[in-house]
Amino acid sequence: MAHQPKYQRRKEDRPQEIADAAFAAFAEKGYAATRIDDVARRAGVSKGLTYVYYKTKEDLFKAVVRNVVVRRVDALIGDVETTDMTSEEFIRGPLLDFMKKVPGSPIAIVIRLLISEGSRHPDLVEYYYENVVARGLGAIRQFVRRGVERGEFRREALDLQPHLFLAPMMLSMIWRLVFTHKELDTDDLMESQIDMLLERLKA
Amino acid sequence: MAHQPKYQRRKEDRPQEIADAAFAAFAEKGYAATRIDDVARRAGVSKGLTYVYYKTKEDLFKAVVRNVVVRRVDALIGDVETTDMTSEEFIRGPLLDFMKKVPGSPIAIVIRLLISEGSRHPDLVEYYYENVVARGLGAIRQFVRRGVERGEFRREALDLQPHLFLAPMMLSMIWRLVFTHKELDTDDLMESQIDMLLERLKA
DNA sequence: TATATTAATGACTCTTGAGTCAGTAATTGG
DNA sequence: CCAATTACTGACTCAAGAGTCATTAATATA
Repeated sequence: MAHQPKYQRRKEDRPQEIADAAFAAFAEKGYAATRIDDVARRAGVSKGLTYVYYKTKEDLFKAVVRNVVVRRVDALIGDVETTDMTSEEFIRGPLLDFMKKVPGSPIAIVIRLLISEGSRHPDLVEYYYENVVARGLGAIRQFVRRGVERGEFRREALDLQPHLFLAPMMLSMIWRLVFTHKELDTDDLMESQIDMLLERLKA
Repeated sequence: MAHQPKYQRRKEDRPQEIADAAFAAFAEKGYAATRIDDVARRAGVSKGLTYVYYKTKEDLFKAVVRNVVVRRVDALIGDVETTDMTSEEFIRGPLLDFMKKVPGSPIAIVIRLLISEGSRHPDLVEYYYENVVARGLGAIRQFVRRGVERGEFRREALDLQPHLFLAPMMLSMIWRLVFTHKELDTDDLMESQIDMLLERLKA
């Protein structure tokens, strides 16, 4: 009878697998309530192994956040720069779609982690700000500017804070995180906001 | 030489004092990272005494949330019902003021706690929803309806989701909680939103 | 002032979970 | 096929913190 090995060595894949497991665990329980043992079990490895790849629990946490973020943001922002739609088309199309997706996506989870644990990880907050928030807001601002140059938007559009685009998305995210089962037509919220903003912006 | 007593018995005040101390601790560190010993020291009592008045750490947490919330919401909503201002005056006055204050107030702290720990305390979330969120949204809706009846607002105003009033407040709150030191003119955000909404609502 | 009552203390237990490391077994290379 | 290497395991240590309770001392009462 052939010998059934207890485990396979998979040096390359382990870190990613552990990070994925950790993300799932953090998402469910938050940072403090997550046990390394738990993460290990989810990843199908021993507790000891997680410590081979991540020196401390905090290291693991940081890796998770960087990971989830990096894998998504680039694609999203790339769109803005390459489109040839009119500004209104783009805003009502891809931008609105993106906003609708965020509250149900892993980004929401990461944001919850930042809200709860951020003050104890300032470098992580900084990283997130630079790589997500600043770039995201920059892209919107850039896009509005383009609209003005093309004559689609009024000059005053430049004064508008890009945060206003994101406000209902933010509220929807928090709503879903906290009041999981309470109904709220979050899509409608975002559509109304876009309507109002375009009315303001258009020439 | 007169005897200096070690402590005074203050049965009446202790629970409130302990709850206040706990609020301060939770606000700084979050639920999980707060030590009961810490709470006790802040309140100037022994660890054992906190267990006399609150059976578990979770009990204490719930008391804190209820406490902070209850003491504030009633006053805020009372205003809406008794004012004789025109709708626009009220919205640009007391309502806007309120919105500007929230992100820097203890309410923000409570909301952070709900975001991080809420999923493990469903009854608390429920309580908060009923006593704060539902009542708050109800008050806004009620107010808009009054505006329509008085002919200040268009009929379509009734379709508007009251959440839109609160969205920039929400974003400002989160912003301040996470990016403590990054500049953002949150007052301007809320003013712009109110401008846009009034433009929509007005007859 | 003496006694009863109980508010308050703080040293204790007991559990949990982060981090370690000596040993084991899968793989690699000769 | 037999070392040599090293990815991986899991039992261990150690610290921290939630919750307990026997004891102490402030107050009330007679």
